[in-house]
Amino acid sequence: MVIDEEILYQMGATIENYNVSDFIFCENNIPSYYYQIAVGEVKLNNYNEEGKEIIQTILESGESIGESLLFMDKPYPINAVALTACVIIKLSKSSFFLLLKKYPEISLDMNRCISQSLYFKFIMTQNICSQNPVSKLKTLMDYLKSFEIEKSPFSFQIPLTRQQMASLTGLCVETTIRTIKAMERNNMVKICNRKILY
DNA sequence: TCATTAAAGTTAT
DNA sequence: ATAACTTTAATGA
Repeated sequence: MVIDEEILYQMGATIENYNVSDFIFCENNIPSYYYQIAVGEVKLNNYNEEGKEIIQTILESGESIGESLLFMDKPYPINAVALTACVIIKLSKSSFFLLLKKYPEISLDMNRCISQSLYFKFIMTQNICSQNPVSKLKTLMDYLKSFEIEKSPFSFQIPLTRQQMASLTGLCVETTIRTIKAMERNNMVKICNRKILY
C-alpha cells in the first residue's frame, strides 16, 4: 500500500465506489485528486485513431492512480477505468501536498512508487518496439511473474485475459492467442482450462 | 509474418 | 439472455 489509509482519512480523504467500466477520470481532465485503490482493479488506457484500445498499465488494491500527474500542470493523457467494482480513496491535490510535507517518509514512498511505474514503462516501451510477438508476451509475463515468490516454471497463472495481454503489447487478440499456443508447443507456457501458466 | 475479418464456441453477468 | 472472451480459418499487406 502506498499511503496508510488512516492517514489519508485524517487528511480529509473520502471514499468513492465505482462499478465495472466506470471512468475514474478521463483523458484531458485536470488532475485535482490523489486516488488510491482500496478494493478492486483499474486500468489506464488510451484509444488510438482506429479505436483500438491501448492499455498502459493495470493497477490493483493499494496502488495509486495517475499520481505522477499531480506533480505537474498538465491534463491527464490517459483514462482510468474500473476493471472490477472498486472502492477508491480520494484526496484533494492540496491536501495531498500537505500530507507529503507532514510525512516526509511518505514522500519518499511516493518516489519509489513513481520509479516503479516508470520502470514498467521502460520495459514495455522497449518491448513495444520489438517486432517479435513471442518476446513481447514473454517480457510482459516475466514482469508480472517478477513479483511472485515462487519462481518455478508454470507456477504462475497470468492474471490477464488474452484481450488484455494484446492491448498491453499492441498485438491483436488473434495473434496473441496463436503466439501463446505456439509457446505452449515449445514448453514455454502451459495452458490449463484456458488459464496461462508461466 | 502479422493484421483483419468473419464465424462460431465458451464463459461470465 | 446477453455480452465479453476465446478460438479457428481465410485473406491480404
